[in-house]
Amino acid sequence: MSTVDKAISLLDLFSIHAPELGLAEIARRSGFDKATTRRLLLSLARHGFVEQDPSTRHYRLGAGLTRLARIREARFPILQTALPFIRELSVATSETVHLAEAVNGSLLTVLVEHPARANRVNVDVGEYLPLHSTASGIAYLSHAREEEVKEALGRPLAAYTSRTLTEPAAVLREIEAARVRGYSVMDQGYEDGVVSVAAAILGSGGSAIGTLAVAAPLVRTSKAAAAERGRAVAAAAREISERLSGEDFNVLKSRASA
Amino acid sequence: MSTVDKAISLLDLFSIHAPELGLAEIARRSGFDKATTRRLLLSLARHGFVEQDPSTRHYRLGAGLTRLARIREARFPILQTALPFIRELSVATSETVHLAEAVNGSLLTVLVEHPARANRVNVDVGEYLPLHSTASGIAYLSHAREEEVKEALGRPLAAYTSRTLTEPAAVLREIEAARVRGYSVMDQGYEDGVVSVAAAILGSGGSAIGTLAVAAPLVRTSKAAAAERGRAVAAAAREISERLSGEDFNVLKSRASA
DNA sequence: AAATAAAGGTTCAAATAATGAACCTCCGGA
DNA sequence: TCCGGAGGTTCATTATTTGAACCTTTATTT
Repeated sequence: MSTVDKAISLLDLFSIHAPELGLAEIARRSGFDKATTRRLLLSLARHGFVEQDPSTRHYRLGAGLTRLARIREARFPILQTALPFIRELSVATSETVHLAEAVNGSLLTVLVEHPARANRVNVDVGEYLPLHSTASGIAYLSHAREEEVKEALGRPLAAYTSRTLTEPAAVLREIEAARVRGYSVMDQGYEDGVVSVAAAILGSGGSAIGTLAVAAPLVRTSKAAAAERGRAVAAAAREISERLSGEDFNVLKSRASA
Repeated sequence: MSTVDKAISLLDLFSIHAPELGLAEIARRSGFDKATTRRLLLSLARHGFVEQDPSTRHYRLGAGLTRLARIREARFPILQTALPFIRELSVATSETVHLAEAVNGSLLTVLVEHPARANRVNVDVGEYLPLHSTASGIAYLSHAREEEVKEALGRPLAAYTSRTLTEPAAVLREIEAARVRGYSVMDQGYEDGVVSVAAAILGSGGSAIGTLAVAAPLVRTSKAAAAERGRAVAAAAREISERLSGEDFNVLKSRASA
């Protein structure tokens, strides 16, 4: 593990639920020596990736990240493009809508819109989504390069619930079904009592660069409701893909095989 | 310079104007060896801080940054809080409005709203603002800790235009005037033909954590127009400060001296 | 179609930077 | 006042980083 990896892995300790951490805690969680941890934090702080609260001396993520994220957004405006659609979907379905981006063959939740109701599915920004057991993952794989699919299904597939598909062949059938249908459906594959639908957002190369998903409690999800959400999410994903690339969705899809 | 610093400094090579760079170019600009540069980029890519375009092989900033930036935003919602005010100010003034955050005693532009007119001031997201020669910088220093002011004015002050104040005493007078007035005014101190007004956003500790500014061409900036923008920007900054900390602005201000 | 140039990528002995046990100080309970 | 735990620092030991030289691919020129 390189020093750089160690430094960045410290950033991964921060989350929505643990936004501020002390030196001792960071050292404990990372497993690095206190001196090492501090030196890494100082490097990160020098670039605004973390900042230290002057009174508590705890560390938190810094504004330098915001700066870089916005530079990325300026060229790759996934968030801005998707935001109105996410809002609209959330209002139309009254369910949780979330956007994930592909990073290194993983899916990363970058934006979540929760409906204003008590019984809803909660998804956290910053969460990684397993590819084989979430609607988002299946939608992603249905438009990923062949070798990415192989790699994702090549390793042991964790069973999150009793319904999680852990057989590569079964997952492949879901992927194929999603490709034909235009959206994926995951019935309690990641969490009991949660049914999600998702569709892939395609980049100019024709393969998936992210996914859009609607997650709802089982009790509100009839077959018909799932199908309706599926169509809505697919339509939104198509529109987002076209706005991002400036090209027709069918042209994008055809490019993947080339 | 630690390895971590080197890796992060690579990220700083990317900007709005150079969002994608090849390996050779990154090596050239950073001054690191090609092999070193590549190893660092691989580490960054492993965490989604950069990604490589499969076709051009060029590197660009990655979605992992977005993830961390959003985790920060969840705890420190400066952007979300400020966004509506920035929009409103931009519409009301028909001029460029920008938000900067304090990072390591520097000011970093994190959000810009440009008006829809031909002759306007352009500010780039990701730009660092000098403290002694911009309205934002003066506004920031007018609510910074004494030692920060000393450090900012202790080094040689660059003259960006013939009107830039390069005498610490003169800058201090501006800082004092801004503190009394509630906003700062910078008449062509950073760029000829540009007049800006700015106000500080205060954190719960009572000192400035960022600034809000309106930048306009000289030709549209009468004394009266500047004063009006100044009052507007000060009112917005006050409101943003109160929403962020949940405390009264005067209470916040008084806390600084404590 | 051969030649050239420039980019991306890889290797391994030499050089340099990272490591962590031990130490210090400060703070809030008991 | 003593204690435990926090943040922070030091420096000989240790492990990682470095870069010149090399290969491969791709685009451009002759």
